[in-house]
Amino acid sequence: MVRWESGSQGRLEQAALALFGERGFENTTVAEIADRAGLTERTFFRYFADKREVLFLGASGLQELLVGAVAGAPDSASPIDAVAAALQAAGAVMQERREGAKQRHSVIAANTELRERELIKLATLAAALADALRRRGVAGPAASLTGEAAIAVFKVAFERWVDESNQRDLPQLIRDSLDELKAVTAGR
Amino acid sequence: MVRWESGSQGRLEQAALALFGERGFENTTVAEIADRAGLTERTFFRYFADKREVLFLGASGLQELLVGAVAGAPDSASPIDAVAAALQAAGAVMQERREGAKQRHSVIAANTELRERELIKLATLAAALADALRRRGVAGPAASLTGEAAIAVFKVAFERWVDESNQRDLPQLIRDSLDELKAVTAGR
DNA sequence: AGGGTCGATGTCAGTTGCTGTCATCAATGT
DNA sequence: ACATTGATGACAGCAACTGACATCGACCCT
Repeated sequence: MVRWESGSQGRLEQAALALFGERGFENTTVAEIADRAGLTERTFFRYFADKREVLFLGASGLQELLVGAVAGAPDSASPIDAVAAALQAAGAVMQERREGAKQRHSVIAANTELRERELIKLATLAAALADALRRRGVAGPAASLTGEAAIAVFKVAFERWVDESNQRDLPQLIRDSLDELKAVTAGR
Repeated sequence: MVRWESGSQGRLEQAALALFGERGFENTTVAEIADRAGLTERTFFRYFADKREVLFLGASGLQELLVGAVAGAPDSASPIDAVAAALQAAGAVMQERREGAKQRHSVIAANTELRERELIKLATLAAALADALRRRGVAGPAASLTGEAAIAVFKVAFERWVDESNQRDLPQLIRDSLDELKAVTAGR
């Protein structure tokens, strides 16, 4: 018999998600989250740097997926095609965890602090994409702009995905949004 | 004779900027800021919603400038041209307050919490630009993407402006960055 | 088997950001 | 003079977060 149940981090994540959904982020105390997980407030902060971070456990995995897809794109692919392929891969993954993604997004959308945290995660993704492009020989500014453009496309597509009672799936919405960005920057 | 010196908000802003520059954001206490301004911690929070907000006093003015420029662009201008004109106007203003802008940026760049706050301000700007475009009859998704693209261009140009010991001024860098975005999205 | 080390957790005290509430006091109007 | 108002001070309190140290089961070594 073990002294502690295993999977403390996962239990904290589940408890937080449930409580945030019930009472909202601001009306939930870290001590309450820890209680529901059978742990202590102090232990929560050993797993998560702060109260918000508990909602972003999957962020690093998503980043690796995107960066890997850019690195793995054929040498002949243009920068925009390489990130487009990466977005497709990420979109397909999220299309699976559909319910979880929407629940998480509704919690985040309801609170400004959480939106801040999401934005810096996305900015970090943009920087990681730009780095991956530079490793493919893309010049600095072009790499940065392509990374930012990719995140912009993803944001808009994701928003449409959760808003519209969707006929289209996320990868399709990503393709459509990228096409719109191309049209718009072309001056149409 | 007055009981209180006037301009409390401005004095708090100056005190905060100075202290953040000396010891950094995290090593500065709100009570210390208030002390230097000859006020109380409680009064600080009457002027600013939180400790970070003191660095973003000018944000609303910038937003009005951008939105006004989009609204004032000729009817014949395409969405991308309208936001390009707005960015030019904003860039010209910042080119004036050059020293202050760089000092402020170096404080923000040194701290993650402050970068979060900056990102949400920029996201709000993007949304405001998108709204202004919709008022010009631009379709929803195209408006959102144009707003996001504009902010991406501004971010990249601004970063170059503060990094490079600049031969080019900010409006020029904005033009260059926009051109690069157009090239990149065109698949080059 | 017994003892020692290690890693995850608990306990506790303290700092700081932030808020609610009420008191104070100068300026202003009547 | 007197009431009103608006900016500020004073104070108490909560919750997020941190540092330091204690605890205890699991595992290893002999």
